[in-house]
Amino acid sequence: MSDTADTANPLALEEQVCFALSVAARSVVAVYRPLLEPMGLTHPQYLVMLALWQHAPLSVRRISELLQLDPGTLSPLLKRLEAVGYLRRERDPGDERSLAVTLTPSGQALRERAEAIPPAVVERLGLPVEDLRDLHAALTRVIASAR
Amino acid sequence: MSDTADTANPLALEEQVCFALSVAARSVVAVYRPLLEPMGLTHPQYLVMLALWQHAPLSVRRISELLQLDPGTLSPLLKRLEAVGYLRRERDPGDERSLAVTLTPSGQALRERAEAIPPAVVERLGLPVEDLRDLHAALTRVIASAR
DNA sequence: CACCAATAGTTTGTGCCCCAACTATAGCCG
DNA sequence: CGGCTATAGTTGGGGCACAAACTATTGGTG
Repeated sequence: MSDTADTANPLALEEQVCFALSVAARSVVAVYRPLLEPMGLTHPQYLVMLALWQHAPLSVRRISELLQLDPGTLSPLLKRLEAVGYLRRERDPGDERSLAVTLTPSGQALRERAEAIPPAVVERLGLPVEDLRDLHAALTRVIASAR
Repeated sequence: MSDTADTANPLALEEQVCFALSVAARSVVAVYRPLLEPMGLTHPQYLVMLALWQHAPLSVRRISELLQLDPGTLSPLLKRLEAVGYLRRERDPGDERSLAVTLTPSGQALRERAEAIPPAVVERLGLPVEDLRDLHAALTRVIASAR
């Protein structure tokens, strides 16, 4: 069985958009990793913090919609963020089924340090900002098409 | 604490390329899921099979380079693919440290069914093929920049 | 009021992902 | 030859992702 690489091969690894998407996502998250690590955050946790800095208080349901993540994924993740003291999880008095996730002062304060992250990532990637904007628009179209 | 959404907010969720990248990757993998499930494959397993259909035999090291995945991730994944009978893992006689991963007849045969996958995904996404090609090119640039 | 369906979170199981520590083989070099 | 270092793969730990089963509250509707 010799190497069957072929420019017209529809199963060629190099041509798979989904492969490129997966690798790109993991690669870019890897760029964030050393920047987030000193703040004690993983990338998914950072996304939750972004959502909270923008919209707190939020229910698990609402975070799940904003980040398009399963509540079953968020539940333990939020507990870890509570354990390190960045947020609080309390039942909503108006609806005891729902959780009101709010920021602690410590979580609130973290926002200032986080402001250094996006420019550091852009700088580290070294890509023209307008390329990134185009990419963002293309990804948004893909996300809309995939649902 | 009111909603602080702001079009000039550099920490706004909507503006994060990395967020879009993560969501897009998960969304597109979700499109593959029902197509791969009847073949008994997850998306990462499918990528390994693509690599093997194209280049078998391969060492773990080589698969790791092709897919940009950690050997520690691949090791159990390959064992699962061996368990379902799609591949074999044997030590390379020429270098006993190395593993020669080869396809079984069953794994080889799976390729034909897999040929239906890419067109089905493209059809399901409903995006112009040239948009996908542009996206692929943009992602390739991002991957190169991130390393 | 009592039941019943819907909704919000949690838990469990399987698999992926990275990292760090470990084992084993290989290759080099005195 | 004997030991050193490099390389290939495995293992274990922490965390993410999704699906399915489960608990608890809520809001009808008879």
